[in-house]
Amino acid sequence: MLNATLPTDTRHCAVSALRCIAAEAGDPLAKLFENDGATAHFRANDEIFAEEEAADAVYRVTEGVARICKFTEDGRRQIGEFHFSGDVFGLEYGSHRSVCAEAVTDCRVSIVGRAQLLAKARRDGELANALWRSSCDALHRMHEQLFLLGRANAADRVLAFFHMTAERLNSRGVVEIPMSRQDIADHLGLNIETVSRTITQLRGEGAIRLEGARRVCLDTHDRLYA
Amino acid sequence: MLNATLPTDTRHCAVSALRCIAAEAGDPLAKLFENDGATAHFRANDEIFAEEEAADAVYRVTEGVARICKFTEDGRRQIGEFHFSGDVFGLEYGSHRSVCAEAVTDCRVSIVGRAQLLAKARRDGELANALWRSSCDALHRMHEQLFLLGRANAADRVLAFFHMTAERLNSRGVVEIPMSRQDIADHLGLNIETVSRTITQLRGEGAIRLEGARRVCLDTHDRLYA
DNA sequence: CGGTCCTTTGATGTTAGTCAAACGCCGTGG
DNA sequence: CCACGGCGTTTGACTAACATCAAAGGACCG
Repeated sequence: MLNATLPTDTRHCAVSALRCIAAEAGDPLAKLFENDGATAHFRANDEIFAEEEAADAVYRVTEGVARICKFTEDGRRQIGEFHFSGDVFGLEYGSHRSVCAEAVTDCRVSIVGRAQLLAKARRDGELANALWRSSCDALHRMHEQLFLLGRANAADRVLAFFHMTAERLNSRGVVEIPMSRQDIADHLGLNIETVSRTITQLRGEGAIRLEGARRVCLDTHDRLYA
Repeated sequence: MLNATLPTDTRHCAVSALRCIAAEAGDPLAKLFENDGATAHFRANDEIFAEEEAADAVYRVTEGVARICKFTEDGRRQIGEFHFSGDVFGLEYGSHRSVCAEAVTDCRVSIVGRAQLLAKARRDGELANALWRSSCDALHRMHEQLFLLGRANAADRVLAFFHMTAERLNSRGVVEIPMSRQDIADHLGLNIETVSRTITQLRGEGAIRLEGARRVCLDTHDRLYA
């Protein structure tokens, strides 16, 4: 669904709509992006920004999914996080990118200048607060992620990933997973074969059901996943 | 050294002194803690705050080292990050703690109320900015950490850990590691035996030298570690 | 000197990684 | 319509890395 060509009008999917309501209710970050942001489109797997390049812009996902990653010279990849509709990403304290960003699905993002954002934040306490909140949320998710990578086995990682994705997409029950097995593997610190095998195993245990490779039915309140 | 009983006067070690200079130069967070903060002491391994409890205070390490961790009910622990002199920690967006904090060494912390800090940040753009910077730094380190846990083998993790610790303690060359093997293991997603064995192996390869279990000499510019 | 705690080492087990190939879905073109 | 090729996913056989279980050093303190 998100992989399909984007609609040409400005309607949003259910999740985006929820975020927009929040924005109308006064989220200054959302407002800033909607008023001053330039819109850009990226096709699936396009690079949004690269590691080491100047970090002079900040992004907000309008539609689709983006990933933040780091590479080694031998091609290994770690996906630090995925960003969904309404998420702000690409704001760094340093002047150059320490990570790169890519489109997971076709997606649409809103872009504002970093200097502009920071200058506004310095004058506007509410905006700075929202900025800080966004980092805080990310930090919170990172702690969960660290826990997964450090202490959980493959089954727990995959199951937790499905549940977290369901939550972030506001779709409890049945989730349309927007990312490939390779993306999941690189996010969970596993390899693609292990992810696939683990999904098969979870299916055998009845923890999940599949409707095609990308559509997962979750057995809610099943087992701990954090 | 940091494990020894704390001096009773107000002198700081070299690292703290550097941080203090930064503070005098105008770090509003440091100033706030120095002016309005209440001082508290914790003995090594004391709990500073627990998971789930109300997150109504924010902390800044004055001396010593603290760790942020999460537990499973079966006792497994993941240390998300260590905090050194000058680091602010314990600021959460939600009202309750999603992690717990403990003292690694005997340490001294400065404490301010969360509500007070946030109220000030809302009025003071510079303070909000500093707050955001602190989260940003943490986020940056978390990305490195995620990469380590997801994609690096035991040797790379341990070596990277030593180098990062050296950097954060401002001691290139010889580092006094303040934490136990168990702490290192729980931070790197390894077990204690693997950490010990890996250190032995690195010593054999000449990547590090040991002067006692806690003092490590690093072969600077040796191998990639991030 | 004996105890405790932390660290190291050894032997063995388990999990996930690697290498290789087959499957399934889909779009293209004969 | 069906054969072909490409791509993402799954499965299989085997290997490597780390975990687990167990015990022996080694430093520190009473």
